Amino acid sequence: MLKESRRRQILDAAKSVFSKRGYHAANISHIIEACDIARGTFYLYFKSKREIFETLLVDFVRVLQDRVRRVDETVGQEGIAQQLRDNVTGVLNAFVANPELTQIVLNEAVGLDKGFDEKLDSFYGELIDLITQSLKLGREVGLVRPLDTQIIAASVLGSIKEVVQRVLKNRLDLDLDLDHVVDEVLDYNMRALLVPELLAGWPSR
Amino acid sequence: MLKESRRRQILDAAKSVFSKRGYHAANISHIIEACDIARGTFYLYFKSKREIFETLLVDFVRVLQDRVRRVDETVGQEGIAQQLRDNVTGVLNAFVANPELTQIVLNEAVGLDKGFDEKLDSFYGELIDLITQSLKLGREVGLVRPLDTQIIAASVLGSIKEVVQRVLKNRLDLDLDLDHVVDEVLDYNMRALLVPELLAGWPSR
Amino acid sequence: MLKESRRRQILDAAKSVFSKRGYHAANISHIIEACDIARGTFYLYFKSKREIFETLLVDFVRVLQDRVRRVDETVGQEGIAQQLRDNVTGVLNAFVANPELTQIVLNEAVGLDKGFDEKLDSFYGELIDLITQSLKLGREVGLVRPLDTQIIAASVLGSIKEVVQRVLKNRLDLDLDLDHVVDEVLDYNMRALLVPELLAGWPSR
Amino acid sequence: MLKESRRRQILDAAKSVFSKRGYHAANISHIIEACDIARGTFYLYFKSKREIFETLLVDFVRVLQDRVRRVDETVGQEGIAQQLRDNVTGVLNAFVANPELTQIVLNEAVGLDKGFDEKLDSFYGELIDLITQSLKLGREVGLVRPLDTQIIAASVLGSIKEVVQRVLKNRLDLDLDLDHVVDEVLDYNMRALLVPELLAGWPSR
DNA sequence: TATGAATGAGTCTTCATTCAT
DNA sequence: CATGAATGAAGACTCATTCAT
Repeated sequence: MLKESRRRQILDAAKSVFSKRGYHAANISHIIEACDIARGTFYLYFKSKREIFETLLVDFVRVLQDRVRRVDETVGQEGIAQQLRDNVTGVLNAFVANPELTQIVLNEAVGLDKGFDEKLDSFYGELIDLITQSLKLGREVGLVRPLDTQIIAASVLGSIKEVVQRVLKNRLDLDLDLDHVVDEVLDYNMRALLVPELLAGWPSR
Repeated sequence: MLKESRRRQILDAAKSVFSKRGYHAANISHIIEACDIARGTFYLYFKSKREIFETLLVDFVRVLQDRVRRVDETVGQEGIAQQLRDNVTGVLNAFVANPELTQIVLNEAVGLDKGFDEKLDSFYGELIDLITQSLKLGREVGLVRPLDTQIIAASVLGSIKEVVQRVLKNRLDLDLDLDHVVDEVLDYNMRALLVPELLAGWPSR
Repeated sequence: MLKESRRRQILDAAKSVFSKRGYHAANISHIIEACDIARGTFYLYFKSKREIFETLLVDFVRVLQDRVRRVDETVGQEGIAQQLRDNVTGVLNAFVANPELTQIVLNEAVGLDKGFDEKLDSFYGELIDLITQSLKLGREVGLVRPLDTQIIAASVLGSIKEVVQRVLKNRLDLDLDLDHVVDEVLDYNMRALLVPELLAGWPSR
Repeated sequence: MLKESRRRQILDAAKSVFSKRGYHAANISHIIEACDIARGTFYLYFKSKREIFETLLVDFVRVLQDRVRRVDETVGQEGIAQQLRDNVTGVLNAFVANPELTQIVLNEAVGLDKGFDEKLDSFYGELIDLITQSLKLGREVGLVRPLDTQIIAASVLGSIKEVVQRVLKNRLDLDLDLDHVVDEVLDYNMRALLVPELLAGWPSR
């Protein structure tokens, strides 16, 4: 459908503008110039600057959530470890595949309407909850060492977010060898989380 | 000096306003109401909204940098471990001691002038460099296991930042038992970073 | 003719929309939604929002003017009285029969293009002239008491307009017993206008 | 106070602009040009276009209400007649003394927010109530003939409004001999309202 | 130094109208 | 004839900054 492709065109332009300039510094003017449409046309597809921003994020958050699966505890240690690994890899890949949106999600926080900030907040809240649950599960099946699951869930999330952010900012002198990054971050977290007995057999890198 | 105290008064008001509302939603009006001065008076002490914001951050960054000391490698393993520990503890304490500024530093990123964003960027860049150096040093003296110092430096920073952020947002169900938080995060990082031999004797928590 | 019926359809929708929301608050969108046609189709039949509004009013004004007949002075006092009566009744009935257009005609005045306001103005001007002429005639044949025909013509018109307006707004607690309303208003005006001798035999209500 | 006089200045300009062009056609630009101030200055004194319009009207309505006094029935027929007369004269004078605001009050009706229209509505509602009460009182003390007070109250109001409107529009060929106008309209209404016995002695004009 | 009234560039949003299909 | 996506001029409102007192 034509209307849908026009909508996409605007969304793409907006995505680029928002991540380049941030929500506040981004103007409708920037967006419509970026996709070469008239001012009115924009409002044919989105009813406000805020709405298109939210659309962008909600879509992205959905992508992220699809990448994170609740761990199935019935499949043995190896399986669980693999699932944890997959979750982290999944999120990281989604981030790297959407550098522009990631830029937005990771950076923006305060300043939009309260309602909006809360939305982002609750997204991260859910992410942390998921990690917390995974850690608890890991503990129960004897994979994860004793730790404060809530606090460490935040650490795990943060250790990934920050790396992603630096990769995207090209502040990391790596030729975007993503596998290497994933390996390093996973290794870092596995060592931090697993019980010593398991780590014994863990390959030193 | 009277002038200096007036300046402080404005800075304090601005600090509170900025962290409560974020840079963009904060108006000069909010600031001058908060410290009960006239509009014109504000511009007697700061030449723009941006300038006072920057002043605030530069000051805070200085505080943070004072808390992070380059590790002295000549003092033996124990000493080095303690220094790493002190560095992490120091940053974390500084964050928690300045919740308002931390809120700003951690949240805001894109959207101000390019120049400003770069300033924040370079602050974090330096922080990462410092951590990277510490890790390298740790490796040389046999404290730290083999790892990609650049990537892991980001992870270390992130694992701390995120926890701080959640503590400040009261999203963490702890009665602000800061020591516990510090212990957990340090433990997490020590296990992630140190060579296995050292970890052997590491007390399980 | 098909074209004509489509035109009517649009006019009807517009009439309803305009009277419900007033000229300014009414959008082309409202009108085309009301008659379920495409945007462009509207402009096939009317060249602007203003034009359709004017068409509506001109049509209505014609209806009103048809109800008001110049009084035939040759038919004796009784006949003349009856004609006056008929005129007033006629206008009032036309108003009540077209509540939507009446709402517009009575309420809107300033704000459209100058040209339009003048058109409405001149309509009322003609109405007043007609009443003025009727009053003069009434005076000549001894039916109407001495009075300033111009001023009183306005009063007569106003005394009717206001009642109509309140009837339409349902601000009048009558079950739309229109005959009663007509009687009251006519009685009011007859007493105000006729020579005392005639009023002597006028039935007290 | 300076601020107060600036406020007045803006109110005056707005009054003129609104009555010349109507609420919708009037722009903030028109108003600020009319009193030669900057755009922002306007918003220093009024928080929206609607607010200043409302201020204008509320003030005027207050003036009008001050001119209309509830009739004191204890003072005898002559006194009551005089009071009715005073009320009508009062309102009419207020109208003529404020031609610009009157233009607005009499013409505008539909199109602003619902809330606003209701405000105007209720003002006229109160006016009608007042007249209705006066008529009832007149009936009780034997001054006013039998009539439907609600309907006729509207007629009385309308007979005045319309005349005022035409006077203000200079559509009435009188050299603004206001006394004459008042006399005519009062005469018209007295004849329409009073009991025949009282009218007997009423001077023919 | 302090004041606060004034400024005006900048931004979002609406909607009557056009035109390619 | 009909469609409906596209247009862009216009208008309300904000807020950092200035400046006369």
